[in-house]
Amino acid sequence: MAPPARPNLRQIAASLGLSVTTVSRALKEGPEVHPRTRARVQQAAAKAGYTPNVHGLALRTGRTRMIAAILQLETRAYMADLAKVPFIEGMTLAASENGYALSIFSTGPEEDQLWSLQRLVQSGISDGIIITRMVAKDPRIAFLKERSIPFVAFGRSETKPDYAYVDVDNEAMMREATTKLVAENHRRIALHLLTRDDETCEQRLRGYRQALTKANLPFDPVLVGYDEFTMAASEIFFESVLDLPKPATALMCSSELGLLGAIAALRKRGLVPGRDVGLFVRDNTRLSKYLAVPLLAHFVDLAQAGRLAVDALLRQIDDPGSPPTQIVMPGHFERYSER
Amino acid sequence: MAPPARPNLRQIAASLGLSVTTVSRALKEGPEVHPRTRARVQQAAAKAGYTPNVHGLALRTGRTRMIAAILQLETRAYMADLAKVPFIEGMTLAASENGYALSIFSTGPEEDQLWSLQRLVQSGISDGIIITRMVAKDPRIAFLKERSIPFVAFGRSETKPDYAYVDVDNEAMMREATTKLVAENHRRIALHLLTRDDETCEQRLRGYRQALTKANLPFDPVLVGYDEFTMAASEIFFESVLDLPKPATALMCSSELGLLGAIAALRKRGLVPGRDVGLFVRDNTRLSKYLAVPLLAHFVDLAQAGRLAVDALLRQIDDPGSPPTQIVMPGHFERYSER
DNA sequence: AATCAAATTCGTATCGTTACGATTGGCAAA
DNA sequence: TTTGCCAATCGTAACGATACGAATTTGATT
Repeated sequence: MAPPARPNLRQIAASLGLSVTTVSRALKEGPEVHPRTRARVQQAAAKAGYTPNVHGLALRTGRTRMIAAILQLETRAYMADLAKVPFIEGMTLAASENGYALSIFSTGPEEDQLWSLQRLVQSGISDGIIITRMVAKDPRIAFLKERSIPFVAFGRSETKPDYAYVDVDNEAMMREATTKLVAENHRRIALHLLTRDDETCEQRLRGYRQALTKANLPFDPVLVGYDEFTMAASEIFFESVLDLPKPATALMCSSELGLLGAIAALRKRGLVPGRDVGLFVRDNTRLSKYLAVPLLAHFVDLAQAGRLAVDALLRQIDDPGSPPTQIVMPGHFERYSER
Repeated sequence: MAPPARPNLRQIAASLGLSVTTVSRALKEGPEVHPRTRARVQQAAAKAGYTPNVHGLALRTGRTRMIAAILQLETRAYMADLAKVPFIEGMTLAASENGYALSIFSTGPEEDQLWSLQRLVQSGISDGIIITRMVAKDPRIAFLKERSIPFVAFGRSETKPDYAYVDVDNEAMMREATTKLVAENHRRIALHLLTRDDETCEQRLRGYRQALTKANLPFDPVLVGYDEFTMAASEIFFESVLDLPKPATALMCSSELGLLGAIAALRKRGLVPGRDVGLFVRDNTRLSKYLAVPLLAHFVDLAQAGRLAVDALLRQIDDPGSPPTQIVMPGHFERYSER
């Protein structure tokens, strides 16, 4: 009645009149088994649909063939951070292509990041960890290093980190984007960032200021807003800079959702987005392209970033001594038009 | 030098002068340990930061305390299906609250769904599985049932399934939405669906047709489009129905992205979205609300759906004999305005 | 003090796998 | 035939946890 249980080494060994040890060796390409025996074993294993039991293997070898990623939830559960989707997809695909499973753990927005990480490490569930949303002095780095746990960061916590990371060159992106806007004669450029201690935002702010300095333009703190990750927050901030005595003439958004907020703020004032006021957006999903608003966009392939992060992690797991992979993702500017 | 390795039962037992068995029992609230001993053990375990090793536990009990979810990737890697984010977040939170880890597996858009499922089941990695994107006669159901593997479907493959599911009442949603549009004097209502064999789309089409029949309106196949999940596809379809000799006067979108396509199509023709042409959207992330376009929206809390799916799965794992949980998520209509 | 049952605690086997040392068999050389 | 060596295979222990039956302690009763 019941379908055959998952075959294990013992069953295969019994069916072939061999010992478990030999079967185990034969499946593992070791040099110590007679080629004839190896062929027999591999054939039998394939026929029985044998796959090693992850837990037995993990218990014995200490390797689980699982990797984990920790993501941080948004404040509003229903509010999608669009960038997550391609990133997750890239990671899962790369993991499964390499015979690994990817577990995703979410932490609440207010939860202590170090503590969640400790719990995850403690459970011993994974061979390595991908952490995201780096902050300036990130305590998680020291924690993982102390315990020699393979990890890859999505983002950097410092300018010259000595650990593996995949990051986007936010600084250069903002420097170039700001320079491009300046070249279009914008002199008051508003910038909307996320929470203050996020390192990504610091990088962006640096790039922005570098461009201003280079163009001999003053830095006006009023034009920079730190806020949460929603359209509403973005809209409120951009409204404030549009209503200044000397209003902003260009708006720089951190994400597609921020762009929607900016567009709403403009329309509310009868301003035509992208024509009356310049727009820049960091686009992760091409959503911005379909808004039929002329703007400057910077696109980064986050699915690829996810793949690269997993690759870097697996490399570290396989060879703990190897130098940490450090990748800064290339992105490119595009000018979306009205069509 | 090296920080203390992960403590195990043996170490704790040794430090207390107890046997491993007793320590194991004491941590498990069984009735057989002296309260004094239990207190000592629990205190020592807490102090040592003990958490059970997942693999040892899994090997012995056959239970892994992991659940898996299979999601299907979109055709375009960078194109986000927004609904996934809250769903994933709801699942991970509910899982971790119950001491479970959630593994996410993605299958390519063209990959055979049954085969991916087989691989996942084969690996024996999880105690239960959440499957999504049900098709009309879904072979995965029989596969999982045969092997008595606990599972919950997000969506239904039939009208009266005998397995656990969490679904949205797409049929009622579309029936009511269509009825509302008819009440606003729309007579030619266009409907954009996804791929043809997706059961969700069938449900929506049924609701749409029911409303038309009830209102004595003819069903015009030209007004129904099946297409992929992008703004571009949506835009093309809605353009086609706007350019008919007898054009559509209301557009029904399957998702936020579809709505963006619809709006683009309208603007291109100089039509004011929501005023010149009626709009309906199934909104999963409140994104539609911030477009400042007057429209009829139906909002479903997918984060909650994710939680419920996990709850249902855990119930089934804990008590395999219990009747399968069947939940149809409530949603509600909202009228978003221009503000 | 002796007895007995109940309350606690302990010891051993086991899940599936691999590491490592021990054992077997075959074959060539003496 | 005996010896020695190498190739091939085997047996046992171990990873960390729990189940189950056995052993010990406790405490009340005679």
